[in-house]
Amino acid sequence: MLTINDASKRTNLPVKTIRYYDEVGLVLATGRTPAGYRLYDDRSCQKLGFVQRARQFNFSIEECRELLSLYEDHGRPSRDVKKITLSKLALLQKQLDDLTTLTLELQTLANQCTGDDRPDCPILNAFSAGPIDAEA
Amino acid sequence: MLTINDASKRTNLPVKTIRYYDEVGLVLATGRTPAGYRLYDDRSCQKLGFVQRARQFNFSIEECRELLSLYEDHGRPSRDVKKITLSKLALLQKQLDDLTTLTLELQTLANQCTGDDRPDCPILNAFSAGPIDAEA
DNA sequence: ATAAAGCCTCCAGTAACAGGAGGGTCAACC
DNA sequence: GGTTGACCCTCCTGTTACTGGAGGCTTTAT
Repeated sequence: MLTINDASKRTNLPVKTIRYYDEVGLVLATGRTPAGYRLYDDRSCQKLGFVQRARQFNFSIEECRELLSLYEDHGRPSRDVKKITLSKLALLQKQLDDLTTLTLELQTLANQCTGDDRPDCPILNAFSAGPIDAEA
Repeated sequence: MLTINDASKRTNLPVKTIRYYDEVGLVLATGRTPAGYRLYDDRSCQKLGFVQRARQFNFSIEECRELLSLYEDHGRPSRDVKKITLSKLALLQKQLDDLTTLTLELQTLANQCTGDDRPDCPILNAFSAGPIDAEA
């Protein structure tokens, strides 16, 4: 059995985060010492690692909870997991598109800006005027 | 002079948001009626629009505050604005890279997943095992 | 014996609002 | 003149996923 600190080292998750996951019931501590210290076993650490990677994939805590239950129940069809993943993927794609547009527009503005001592600035002008035409 | 509702309609910002901007001192109401109703003039609406567009570019409230002060001070060199914009651009670029990687990895996993009744699922396997090799 | 490190719980704060309660105000209509 | 409905106000809470800190045990090492 590992202390929370050991579990932290093994998973590279901050102690605070592990405690938080316990608190919200996402990954419960395996047990407690008589003094009340949290204890974690291999299985718990595995789950912590699972959550960590899912979080890196932008899955929310609630989505992690769902995935974890699928993960734990080995009888569940992979269809369920794929469905969640695909809907998540669609969201990511949207974010990606938005961010790309944003970056392009801002880049266009930065290029147009002389960046010298003069007060005139296309960036501020664009902000005060309206949507940007990235063709220039 | 416009009521907050009129300003909302003109800028397409929610009333709640305009009130919030007033509260945090980002865009103050021009004045108040004897009854305490917020009033906005053209200039305020212009600033609201400015903030709205800057926010669409992922500038935080504090960054908006900074941009707004540059915007208001017509003597400030465009160098300042460009500097802020370029650093923002670098952040966006990083976000974009991360998101792209994320999407590719998840897409790879979804493709590998049969999505049928069998419990075996490459997505869950990947989550529980570690980083994904997108070559497969 | 004591000091350092580690653990606990509880509280506050983060970003940028959204939702709602409770209550005042204003214009129109009968 | 009263009433309805739309609009306005402030204040409080909740959101997400933690992070930081206070105050106070427990364990380990010297």
